[in-house]
Amino acid sequence: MRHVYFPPLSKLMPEDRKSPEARQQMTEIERVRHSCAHVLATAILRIWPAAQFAAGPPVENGFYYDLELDHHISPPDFEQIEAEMRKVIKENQPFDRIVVSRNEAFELAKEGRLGALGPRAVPSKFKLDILRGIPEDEEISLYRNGDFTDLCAGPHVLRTGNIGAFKLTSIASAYYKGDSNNPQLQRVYGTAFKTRTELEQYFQQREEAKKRDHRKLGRELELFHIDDEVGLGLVLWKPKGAIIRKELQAFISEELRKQGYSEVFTPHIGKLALFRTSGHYPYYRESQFPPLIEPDTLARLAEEDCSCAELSNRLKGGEIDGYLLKPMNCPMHIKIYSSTPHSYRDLPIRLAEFGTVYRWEQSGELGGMTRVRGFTQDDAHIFCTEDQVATELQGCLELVLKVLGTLGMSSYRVRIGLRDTDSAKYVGTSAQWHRAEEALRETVKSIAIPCTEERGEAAFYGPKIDFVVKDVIGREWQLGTVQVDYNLPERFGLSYIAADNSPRRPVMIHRAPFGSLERFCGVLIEHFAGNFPLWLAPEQARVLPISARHEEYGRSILKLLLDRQIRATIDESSDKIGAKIRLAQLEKVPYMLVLGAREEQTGEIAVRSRKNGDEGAFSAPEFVERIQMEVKERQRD
RNA sequence: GCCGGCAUAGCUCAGCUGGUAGAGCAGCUGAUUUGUAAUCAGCAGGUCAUCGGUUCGAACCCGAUUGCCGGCUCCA
Repeated sequence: MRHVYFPPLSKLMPEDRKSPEARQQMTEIERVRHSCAHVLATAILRIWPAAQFAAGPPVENGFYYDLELDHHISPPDFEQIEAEMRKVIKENQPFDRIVVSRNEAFELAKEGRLGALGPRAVPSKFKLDILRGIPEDEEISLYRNGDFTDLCAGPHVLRTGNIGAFKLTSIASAYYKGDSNNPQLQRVYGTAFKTRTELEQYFQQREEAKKRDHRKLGRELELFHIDDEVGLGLVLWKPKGAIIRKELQAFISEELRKQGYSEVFTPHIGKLALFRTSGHYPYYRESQFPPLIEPDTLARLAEEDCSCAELSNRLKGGEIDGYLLKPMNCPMHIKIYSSTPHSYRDLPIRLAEFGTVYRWEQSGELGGMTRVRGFTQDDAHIFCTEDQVATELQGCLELVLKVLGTLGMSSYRVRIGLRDTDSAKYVGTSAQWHRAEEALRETVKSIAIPCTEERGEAAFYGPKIDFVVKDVIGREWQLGTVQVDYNLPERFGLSYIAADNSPRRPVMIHRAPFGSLERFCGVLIEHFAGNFPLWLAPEQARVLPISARHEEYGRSILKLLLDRQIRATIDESSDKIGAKIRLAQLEKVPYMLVLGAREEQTGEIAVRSRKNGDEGAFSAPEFVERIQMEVKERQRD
């Protein structure tokens, strides 16, 4: 069963935003958490009366409250705050809803009484600002518990005593209203449940989740390494990780052949001019590695005493040229397309490449394999006629679904990323965007995938359909993506000859079922908790001789497996069998082959699986056939 | 990039209010030859992230830098 979850409210289209009526439908647990945020504010004000509060909503798994305060709240403060919160809960204060006029609300805010225990010398500045943003026709309500009054649409539980169990979890910073031009506030995170048992369960689950963090498993299972000296966000795939990556690539390549793609290879760098044409440079210059300048040009500039700012300007203005580490593969594929004339009979042309691209991501955002500066996309670009767009889009979506299905990844959501019409960072005309958006909507409708439309999530050249999954900490990552593009064909002047012998503009589709191999692999490690299905497992079987006397027989079995292309090793340490099994189990090897006197005599193999333990004796051919089948069908366990 | 926290052996962590480092696992050596999640013993391993400061004396206090973690912003 597919499990659909919902996107953050902030990204949804305006028509999906919660109306005051919809807010009343907040679930019980959300009310508990929202109420707990008010209790948090009450407690903080009792300790630091000057705190200025902004917003304090319930979120998935908990709640937070943003506040401004000279004192930097840190985890050691939690104990004191929690003790005060417990008092507020014990006081069992009723939550009273008070409807006020706009004027009354403004007066209270000016007296510093909103998000406060009483009048203060300083106005409640954030509340004042929030008030200004409330539509004229909307009712303004306050909620009061004890001395604490807050501007709040509600709803709440009846009394503070209804909050069963809570805990503050972390402190972070956040820009007011999520805008980096606004002041940074302190955000105190917490969680609350109806009962203590549920709270404890939640923390237990979180502990479990941490164990499958791909950064931890990646190190323990020796899959990848990120080295300071190599550079931030640059992944080194170790031998075992490389096997997984190669198997994934082989899987995709197989599907691509079935769907009529052609594989190509293109270089990692290209002239700046190419990316000027595509629009990547200079519009996305701040998210790319700086251009590489030819040695002669550099020498000349040095003689001229050219400053960095000047250099940047001249690069931008096109006065001097250079090379760019490619941030995307599309311009290269476009050049392959345009290198020969095309007839409508040739289309669609589907060019695929595992292309490595480089992007200058902000340092604070880098981490593990999910956010990196160099990554390999399972990229492809389809050049087709307007009439073929729908069919091609459908093929792309089917490919993504096939990939996710094979790996058993069922917990994802689908979003249509639209441009933010207020932003200037997109290329192309409104008409082009409109056509592309309609094409995507139609396709999604035709295969009946539930999805949400979100503003500001488009690529700069066109809207897209993204498959978004969550990692173990609950963060969302975009994996597979399918994008329609009327813009780049225009910018590069692409054409094909139509049936009536007139030149026509092809449409481009960009798509990547994995997104990037790095990110996908990171998510996959967590999805399987390191227990990769046989076809992906770096080590598929390990031969475990019971004693040195059986090593020779063990080696003969090992040779048999290796000859059959099964990734196997033998454990010839002097450990007892229990220890060898434990080690193999911890290293998550799918099959352990225990070989002793009995097996040597009968010529059999005692099979122990990672999942089910001892499975009894098999003949060697029987076992080989079984696991070859398991690999071939890409079975999951 | 911004805010906050953290940084001790390959890994997981001890190290009281300042007196210049310790364990388990992994590694190496030897003994052991073992029947489904840990055989025993010995050895080795650290400029306590880096640099600077305070101090008679710094893993511990202060500052800067780097990296990691959690958020925010950004994300073609």
